[in-house]
Amino acid sequence: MKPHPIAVVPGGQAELAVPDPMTAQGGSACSVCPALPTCMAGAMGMLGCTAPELIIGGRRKVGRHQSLYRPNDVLATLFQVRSGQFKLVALDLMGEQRVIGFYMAGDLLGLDGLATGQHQLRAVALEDSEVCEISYAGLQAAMSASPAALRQFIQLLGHVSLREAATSAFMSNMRCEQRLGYFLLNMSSRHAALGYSGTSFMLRMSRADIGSYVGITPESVSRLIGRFKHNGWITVQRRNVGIADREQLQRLLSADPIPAAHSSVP
Amino acid sequence: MKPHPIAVVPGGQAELAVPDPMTAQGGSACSVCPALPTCMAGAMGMLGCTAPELIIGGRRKVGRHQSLYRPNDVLATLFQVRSGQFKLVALDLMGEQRVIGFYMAGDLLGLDGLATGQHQLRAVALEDSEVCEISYAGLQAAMSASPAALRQFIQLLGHVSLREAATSAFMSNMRCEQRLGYFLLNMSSRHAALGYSGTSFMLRMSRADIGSYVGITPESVSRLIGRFKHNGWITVQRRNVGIADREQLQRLLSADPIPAAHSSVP
DNA sequence: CGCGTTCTTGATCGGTGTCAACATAAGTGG
DNA sequence: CCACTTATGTTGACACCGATCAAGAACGCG
Repeated sequence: MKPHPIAVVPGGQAELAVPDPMTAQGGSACSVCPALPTCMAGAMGMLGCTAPELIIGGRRKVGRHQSLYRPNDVLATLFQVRSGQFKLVALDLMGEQRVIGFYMAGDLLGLDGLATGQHQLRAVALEDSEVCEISYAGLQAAMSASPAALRQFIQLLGHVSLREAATSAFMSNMRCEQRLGYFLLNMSSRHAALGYSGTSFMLRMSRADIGSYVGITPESVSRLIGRFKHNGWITVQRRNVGIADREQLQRLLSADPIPAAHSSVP
Repeated sequence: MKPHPIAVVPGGQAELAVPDPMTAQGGSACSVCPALPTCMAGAMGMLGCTAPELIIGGRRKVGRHQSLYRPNDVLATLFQVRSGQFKLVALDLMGEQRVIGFYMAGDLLGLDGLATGQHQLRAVALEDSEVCEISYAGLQAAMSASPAALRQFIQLLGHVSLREAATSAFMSNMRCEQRLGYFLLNMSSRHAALGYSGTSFMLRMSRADIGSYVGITPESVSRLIGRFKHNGWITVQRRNVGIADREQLQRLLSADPIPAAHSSVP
């Protein structure tokens, strides 16, 4: 996926070793967490929170197809994905379920509860997964105590907002081929960012979920995947995908879609 | 527009009288500001900021087609629209300009700078407009000093994020007819929320801007508007729109579009 | 092994983008 | 104030993408 001016990833950039509040609780240490490079809690702890154990709570396992949280659940903790994958589902105007995002290791979940203190969306595990709980009360305390922590979290929210705006603009204006290509490249780069292979990975979600996310029917997803495969751009076997010609996929995104807005640039 | 579980409006709900930091500066008082009911700065001031004048800065006039801020501008202040209207424009993957939102009196602008401290988008005035400047440094100080102010702002960001997610999901999955209907009803209710007529108002943006926003061509916008008019749902003369049959427009949004995601609800 | 779920593939049709021409308004300069 | 130019909006003809309905295939799970 080529660099995008407003496409960004959530989470901090803590690359250093972090204090390890989990070792005392019997769980495996944070230092071996695969999500460490993007762990917000770790970054927050480094930034002056005097009691990181107040922020980083326990772990929670979520089985496949189970909900991590549901609409109207009170927001007590945010969640950082430790392993596995989730989809975020919203009820649209007609009460239909629509997938609005996929989350993997290191991604932060639960921000939809910030507005009212109750979650507005549903987070569903696509496979057996595990999350770290981040006490929201503790986070608020940390933000009150440390301006650096406050800034860090505000910046994180800003990044999330920008990313949503970018995907929104993209999905509204691109044609199906481009949306699916964007999705595949996005999944690829996120896998790569976690240290896994960016050229060969497994899609944990169904074709229907993909279709709901990019705004097309499952049949079209299937057909487009078939076309990509036929063009030699990817290899596919069920949910296993291999990126065979990333350049062509990226070129696909650059084709002109719906005419852009008129530019008045004073 | 029928109530939406995750469609919300940004801004606080301060309905009470607010201290008036502007009177000392020669500008007209906040108490007569048409945007008062949704003024975040006022609400923040009420919530324990000891020095609201640190937050609420001066005013700024922006002429039609002029930019309030541009990408890479440093974020020094947020802006609350006092009069007039703005569009928010992003550069998408191909460097094309895409309209991602419209903002009118009471709406908050500049949040796209939170992520990096520099604005990522461009805010362009659709007509001669005026904004209130809200010092970001002052806002940060207020949040550090007052947990209530912190919570208020976090909630605001949460609301903005949810609204973006809602419109994103809607725009990706609905057909053109429904998107334009959504847009018109949205404009109508926002005008009404400001005390203006919700059944007769003027669109300040071009057809091209509308099309860019909802993801269709200007020709289709024109055609769809013509169809709505022919159906007796609206009256149109150039940019003047009247909502003639709101019920039919709302019904339009309830028609089933792209199939929803499969519901597994444990 | 049998059955439901998920995925693929095909035929058909409506919705929208595209290109073109034209109409009208807005802005500009004499 | 008018004539000119440009931006903006409307309308039409046509092609193509993608939804729809239907049937069949492949896998997962009991």
